Amino acid sequence: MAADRGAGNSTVLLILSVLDQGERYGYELIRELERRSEKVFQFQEGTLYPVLHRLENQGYVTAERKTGENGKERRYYRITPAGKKQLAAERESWARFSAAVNRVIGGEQHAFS
Amino acid sequence: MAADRGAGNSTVLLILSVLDQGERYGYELIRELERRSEKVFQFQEGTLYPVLHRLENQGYVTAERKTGENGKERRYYRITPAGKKQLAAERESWARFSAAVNRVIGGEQHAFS
DNA sequence: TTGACATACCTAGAGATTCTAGGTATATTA
DNA sequence: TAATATACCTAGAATCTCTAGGTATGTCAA
Repeated sequence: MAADRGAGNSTVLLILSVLDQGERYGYELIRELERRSEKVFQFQEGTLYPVLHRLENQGYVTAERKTGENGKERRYYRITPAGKKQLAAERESWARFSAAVNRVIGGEQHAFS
Repeated sequence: MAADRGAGNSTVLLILSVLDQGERYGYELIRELERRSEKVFQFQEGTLYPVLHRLENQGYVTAERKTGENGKERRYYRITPAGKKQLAAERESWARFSAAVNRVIGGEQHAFS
């Protein structure tokens, strides 16, 4: 709805938040987001991989192909300084958005760090 | 991201929330959402009107054409019982979604009514 | 009275995002 | 050896929002 880009790209917020805690590979991200959200987020691979590629093109993450401890090839993603900046912006955006929704629907109001 | 339809349709939640407090016409909804969200939501007419028509087709709202006190033709929308049910579901969905985002990004956790 | 502006509605087409539904390949386990 | 989990990928469909127009009326100032 303009003005802020709203939710919609909460996907990027979620991915960068996890990567901010350390490198991850795509498949791992999907399972970790499912676990940490208690099944609320169940990203499809067809959703996640294209987003990761886009983030790489935008310079928010870098990728490195490595063989995991189980012998399988994986692409590990790390957040870049530009990605950290973007993450801060998205956190701010989410805080504003969710507070606004809560104001409109009459829910309680909160401050996020 | 499936499992819940996530944010995305927060537009419907917002519209039904306002209509739950009384009938409104489209143009009025845009300005009221802008005001109540403190400028965070700035819906375009090209976004809002098609959504209202969809809600009408789905039976969540009814519309009635009336001439306003300023002499202009307006379409007033009212929420239906089915719309109230849908609103309750969307509130629940939003509560789950926003709590999950906050868990993942490390923000505080809240309970919504 | 004429022009500008706000009100009030509408739609077609473009753009962005996510899902569906496939595909490939390797390692483990039955 | 067959099934399953891991791990990556993409094309096309579906959905939603935005852009960018359009129409029409009422008010107010020049």
